[in-house]
Amino acid sequence: MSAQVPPGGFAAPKGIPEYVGPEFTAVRDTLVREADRAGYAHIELPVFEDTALYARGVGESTDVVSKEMYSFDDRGGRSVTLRPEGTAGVVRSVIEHGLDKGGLPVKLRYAGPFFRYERPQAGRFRQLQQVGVEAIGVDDPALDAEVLAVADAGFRALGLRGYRLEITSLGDATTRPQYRAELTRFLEKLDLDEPTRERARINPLRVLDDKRPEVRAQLEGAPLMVDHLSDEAAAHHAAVKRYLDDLGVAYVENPWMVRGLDYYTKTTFEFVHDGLGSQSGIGGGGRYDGLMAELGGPALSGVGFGLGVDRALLACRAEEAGHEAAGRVEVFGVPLGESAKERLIGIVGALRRAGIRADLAYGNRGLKGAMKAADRSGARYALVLGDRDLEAGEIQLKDLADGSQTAIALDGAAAAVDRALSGS
RNA sequence: GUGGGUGUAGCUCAGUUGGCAGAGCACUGGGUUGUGAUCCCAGGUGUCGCGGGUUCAAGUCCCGUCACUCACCCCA
Repeated sequence: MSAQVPPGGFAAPKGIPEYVGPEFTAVRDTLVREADRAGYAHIELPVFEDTALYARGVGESTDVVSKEMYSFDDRGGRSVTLRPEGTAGVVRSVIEHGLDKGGLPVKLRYAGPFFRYERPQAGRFRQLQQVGVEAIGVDDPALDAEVLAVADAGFRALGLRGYRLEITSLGDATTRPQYRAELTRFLEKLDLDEPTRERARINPLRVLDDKRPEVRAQLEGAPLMVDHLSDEAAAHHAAVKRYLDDLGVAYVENPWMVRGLDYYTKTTFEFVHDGLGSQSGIGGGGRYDGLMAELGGPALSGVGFGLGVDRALLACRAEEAGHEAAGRVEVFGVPLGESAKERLIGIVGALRRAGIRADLAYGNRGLKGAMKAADRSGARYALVLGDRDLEAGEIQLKDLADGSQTAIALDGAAAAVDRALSGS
């Protein structure tokens, strides 16, 4: 087998966005920062896991597991899967390393790529980027509210305004089976197409958020989970809402909301943005009180979210929010001739050692071209050095914003530039 | 997995009933080896997504295929 360059050249695998420049990391790091502020510790996890972890944790019947996973056998014959979501891996790690043996709750946050084999679309990718948090081991509605507040703070820190937080409660194991049976009886009487009937058989809840008007009309009067909560789940839900008010986090209740992952219980939520087209969810999550036990650990509760970094970035673009392009560097060197180049290389090195972002016109370009490069770099100052300056023992410090230029001593030039940058 | 739309220069796109492949922007150099956003000049070897067909002649018409894209579905 001899590998060839394909016609048209190599391309990234289907459905994978690539980000060049500071925009992506700025969005991701802003979301992460709010989790850090609330005391969530970073956890770095494997990008692939035992396939069974997701089958058991996320649920065999979910679309994510049944048709969207990147699964393959490794060379040792083990079935592994590129992670489609973050919670199962975090919970596995907590159980495996006994992280729950210390102080509770265990508060962790993560960021990185996830993988789902789906047809790409606006805001939907096969490699998607998420920032997430998990709070495990304390069953307190105040933790649900904290998790929601962290996500909301992240979006607000990005400058986003055109989104809303929708919440509901999916109840708990004590009343969900009865509710499910009642909903199934309701759905059986409706006039639905075969794919939808199939969905109703697999997970009747999922039919509730069908977008088609003809289906929505029939759903009028459908039994809702929020009306069938156990006393405990109802009290929990009411408490979450009170704490959200205390935190100043705005929300709307959406009793038709459904989650596609099986582990959710009680509080579930979604952040919805209106400027993104069809894939409008920029974040989602909820409580998962049975998951620790389901994966072989102690019966501890948990709550968390996943935020879509790709979609948050699209939302920023849609709102034209924030991220004014800060310059790549602060200082740009313009050498005229070889001896000036050697001297400037040293000065740029000294600037970098002093923590100043600095670059240089490479390629022995003409003065005009080098100045153009300086302009494009976004630098505050250009340092112009030629034979004339070398003889005079000076270097020209040019303020690129107002065009003014002053000669400074060549010796100690880096320190002088440092002072110029910090002095204004 | 199912539909619709689109594939022409690095980017955004024109390209008429089939008749020499274009514009703007960007980029590089020069006008001005001592000054960047303006101005002027110069600079394009594009598998016209790919493969086949029709034709004297195909970017244009036909068939196939791939990619991208939007929507269904699903979810971050």
